[in-house]
Amino acid sequence: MAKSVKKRSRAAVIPYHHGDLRRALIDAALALAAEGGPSAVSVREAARRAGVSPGAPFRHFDSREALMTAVAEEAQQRFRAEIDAALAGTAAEGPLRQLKLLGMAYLRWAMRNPAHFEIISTGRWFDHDAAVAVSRDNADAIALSEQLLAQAAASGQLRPVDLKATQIAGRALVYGLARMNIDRHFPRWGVQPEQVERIAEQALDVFISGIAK
Amino acid sequence: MAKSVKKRSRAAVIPYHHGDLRRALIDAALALAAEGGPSAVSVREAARRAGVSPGAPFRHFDSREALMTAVAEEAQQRFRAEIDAALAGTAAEGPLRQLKLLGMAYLRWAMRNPAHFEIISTGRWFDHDAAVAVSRDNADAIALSEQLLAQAAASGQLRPVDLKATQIAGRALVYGLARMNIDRHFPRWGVQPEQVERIAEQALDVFISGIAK
DNA sequence: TCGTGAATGTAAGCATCGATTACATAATTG
DNA sequence: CAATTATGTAATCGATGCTTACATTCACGA
Repeated sequence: MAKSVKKRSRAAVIPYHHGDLRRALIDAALALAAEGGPSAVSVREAARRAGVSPGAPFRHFDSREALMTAVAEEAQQRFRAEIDAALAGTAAEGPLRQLKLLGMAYLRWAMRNPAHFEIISTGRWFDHDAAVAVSRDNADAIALSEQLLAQAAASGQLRPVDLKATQIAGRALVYGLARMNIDRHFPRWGVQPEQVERIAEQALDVFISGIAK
Repeated sequence: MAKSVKKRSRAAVIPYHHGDLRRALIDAALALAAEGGPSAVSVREAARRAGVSPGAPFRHFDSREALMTAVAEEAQQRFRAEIDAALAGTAAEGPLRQLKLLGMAYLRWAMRNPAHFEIISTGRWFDHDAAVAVSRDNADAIALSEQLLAQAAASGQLRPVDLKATQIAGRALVYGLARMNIDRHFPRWGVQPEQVERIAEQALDVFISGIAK
């Protein structure tokens, strides 16, 4: 019983079975994406990093896209956790302040995890229909922003604006900033990396003060 | 003299030399991108469409990236032409109106040529340093928006805003809308294709009226 | 006019990648 | 302990980017 365990734990004996190859492949893919962008993720390289043959991953993922789908779900979970944490217990601060906190948490994560954000936000890298959690979390975030905007309007904190158009504009602003970061618009435009988050915050302030009464 | 010409024009005689393979490859690549996105562009398929061997393109482009760079320059030229046309002779309409016209022309082209817009806007698909025209046109557009914003401020049409932050917010808004279209956020969110441009215009209006006095 | 060098194409082949198939080994379970 | 299932390897396929060696055509000057 303990014998077989001892045998494998002995020095550099590589067990035929990996243990948790699925998890290792997702982690390797996340690392590859972080290093060279989503396109740098290859099944073979992930297998290489997990110390396994090129065909092994296909026992756990039917295709490269299936691996990316799992990666997207993992990334989306981390993304959502950060946003939830930022908004926890802030209800008393008012909807406009919460809207800004939501935007800042969103941007903060997107700026610091550009490749992972790109994977979940584009849908080009994974099967959107298969990754139900991604869609759900996204819908939740959108619904939350709608709610906060409606609250702000109901409590008379907004100038007379079209709520729907305003919500889309806000989403587009935040998404645009995240995308500009991914697409290297900021360095090309002379913005230092450490300034990016601050500049994004200022842009968000411009928008919010533009709709606030 | 005319003999050789006649010989080749006769029926289905394929000349050894293409005539303008470079041009044909760029056109094929543009078509491939439009059909399946930038990642659908392959050197071999472009060669296939031009009726030429897989190695031939490398006489004109050192790499796939070099082909994409030429594609980007072509696309950027079309993009800029559309914007210039939209702004021609509109100086009398005032800076804020021109700002909106600029944004709408930008969005219009981006929405109708998503793949080509993605190529020029991301820099992941081509060598940004080699495509000087792309950088220059982009810088011009940015400079123009700065100018218009400064004019609006100087003539007292703006609320008291941070001009730099406002300009970045405006860019991010427009870029975000274009990107949401590319990344299929709109259909996923139940927005009909024919409504996209109208919704984008409304979002732009929200922003501009938010900064206007 | 011609012939020679440059330009431009073909053919064949390399490495990498995603993916499949047949087979081998370990883990689990009755 | 035996048999079934899960999970790995090995070998292979077709597509791709890219290179090299060779073939053909074009353009220009003697």
